[in-house]
Amino acid sequence: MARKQSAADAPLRLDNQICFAVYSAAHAFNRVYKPLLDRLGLTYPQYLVMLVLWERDDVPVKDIGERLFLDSGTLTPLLKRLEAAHLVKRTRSSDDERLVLIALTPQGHALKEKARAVPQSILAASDCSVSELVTMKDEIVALRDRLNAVTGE
Amino acid sequence: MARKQSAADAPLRLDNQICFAVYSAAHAFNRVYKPLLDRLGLTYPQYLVMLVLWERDDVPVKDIGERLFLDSGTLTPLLKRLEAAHLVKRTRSSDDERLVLIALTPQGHALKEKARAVPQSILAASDCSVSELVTMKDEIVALRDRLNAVTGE
DNA sequence: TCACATTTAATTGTTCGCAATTGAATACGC
DNA sequence: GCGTATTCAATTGCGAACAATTAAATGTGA
Repeated sequence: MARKQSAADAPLRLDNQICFAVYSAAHAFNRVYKPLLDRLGLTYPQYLVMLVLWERDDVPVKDIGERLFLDSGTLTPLLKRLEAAHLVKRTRSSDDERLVLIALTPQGHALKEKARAVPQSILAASDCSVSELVTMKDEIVALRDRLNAVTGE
Repeated sequence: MARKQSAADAPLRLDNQICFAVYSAAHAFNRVYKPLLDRLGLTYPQYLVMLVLWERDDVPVKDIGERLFLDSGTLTPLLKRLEAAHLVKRTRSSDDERLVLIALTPQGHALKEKARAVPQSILAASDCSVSELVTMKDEIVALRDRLNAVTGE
């Protein structure tokens, strides 16, 4: 019984787990982003929120949450920190008082220009062609969506 | 100038970011794992630590950290919780008193049998062939390692 | 040998991430 | 129109994740 590791254990080996690959890759990205985002005064999740708002602002918290798969327990304090940093303004909708609309401040809009340098630095760190990255991204998104389908979106 | 979105903004669009694909996939995995791991009384990072220990225990905290890319700030409290759950024992090495060796308790060893059901449930949720998953995993690991090389391992 | 650097865990403080609950506003069903 | 259900954000509590610091043990060089 040659046991490089018992064959029955293969499914439990760390190096065979795609989830660990994804989990550790996410952390690796975070570490690359950290120094770049420090210059913008943002954390990575805050950067994601800003990406959403740079596409379209004056949107309810819920919309941001659906886009990023985050809930109000995460977003409420994060958005308060962005407000404290004068990057966004939070106002109750007059149409529907349940909604809190998130709008960019002038500083929030302006930060977009400084942020343009970030994606190219990440691309360089990836040490990979754009087309390869696009292919991988699409595969990962497809996997993510299949996983989300199981847990009920 | 048809602007589906200004072309200059493409690098900043959320849907073009591979890092967000990875980030959101990691969360999606977490949500699938949650109910499975609840039955084992583990969180996902705790499960990763147990995977490492099921391969080989009686190892220092540092070894676990290198395997999972986590530091003592994360692992120390996590391991204390595993100890409180009677799954591991933490003892100072007599050879080198700086080291804290992590060993499985009998309950910790026994939990491995209950854990064998987990990977197949994940595979089912992935709705994907094993070979496709292996290919994706290898690509993601390669990307992760290139990113880690940039930040100095 | 003895000063000094390195290694290792632990600690502290800040920020996510999420489950569960709360409370207010709105929608709906009859 | 009125009671009930639903929607939405905020809150609370717990467990990561990591930077920065601390403290103890070990290794190294002169």
